[in-house]
Amino acid sequence: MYKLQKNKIIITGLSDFNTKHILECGQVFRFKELDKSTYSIISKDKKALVKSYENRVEIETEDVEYFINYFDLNVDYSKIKKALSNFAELDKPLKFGYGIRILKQDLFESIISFIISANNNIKRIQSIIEKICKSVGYQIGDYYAFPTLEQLSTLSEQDFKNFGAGYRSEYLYKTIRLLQKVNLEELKNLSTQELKEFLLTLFGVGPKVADCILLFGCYKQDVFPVDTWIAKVYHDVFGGETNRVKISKQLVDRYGKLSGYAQQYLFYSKRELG
DNA sequence: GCCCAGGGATGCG
DNA sequence: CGCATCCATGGG
Repeated sequence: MYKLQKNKIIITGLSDFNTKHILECGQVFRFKELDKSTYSIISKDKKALVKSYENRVEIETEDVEYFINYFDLNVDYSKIKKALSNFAELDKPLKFGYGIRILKQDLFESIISFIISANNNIKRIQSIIEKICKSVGYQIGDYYAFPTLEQLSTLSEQDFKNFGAGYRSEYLYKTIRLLQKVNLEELKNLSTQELKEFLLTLFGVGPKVADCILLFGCYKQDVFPVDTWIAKVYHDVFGGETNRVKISKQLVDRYGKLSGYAQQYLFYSKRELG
């Protein structure tokens, strides 16, 4: 539930919108907690301030339409959570991570960001991405836009190493060259499986990173990214299987179209609560 | 010093 | 196909 004012989205119904849970649940990296009640979030070349009050959240931005879509505000998450509550293993994760929403992020930004995320931790991922943005992204007021493909193409493998990307620097350099040959907007029309096959041809994109890109950058819900935390959850709840690709298939079979949502609740609560 | 982080590429059988 | 090994970097 939301209403609009000039340069402002006002959200009531806070059980379906919790800024901390949305931004800190591991799906996005370009956010900052400015104080207890204020976060900044940058997506592509756009920025928003998200302010929490007792009975509402206000999103202040120059591009209201963009952030209505970005925060998925036209989807009723109470229905999603009700459907998820049929699974006993989601009881605690749903209570803990209430107010999570899956952000509709930019595809190109998601590809680059999740290549960096591989075998890495969120603090370092944020630091590397910020350095890349600052180096070649457009400066807009007090922040830097996520670079365009053309801007990233000017960076060398050594540049990425200097930003701390380590061995992922080669993946980034090579994938950026591959992306110069395709039209990402056209690819969005492909089925989940076809899109995944394409993503797997990119350097530094394996099954898990591809699933993250599909979920966060292509709005595909029938995927289940399995990282170290989800592997731990699976071991606790189901046990047996250790092959992450097989675990992912089993969990997609279990949750179907709700897989992406279920995954995010399980990931967040496991990482925060252990 | 070790282990771990939103894993992937490579090589070997 | 499955599996082992290697890969930068910083924090605990």
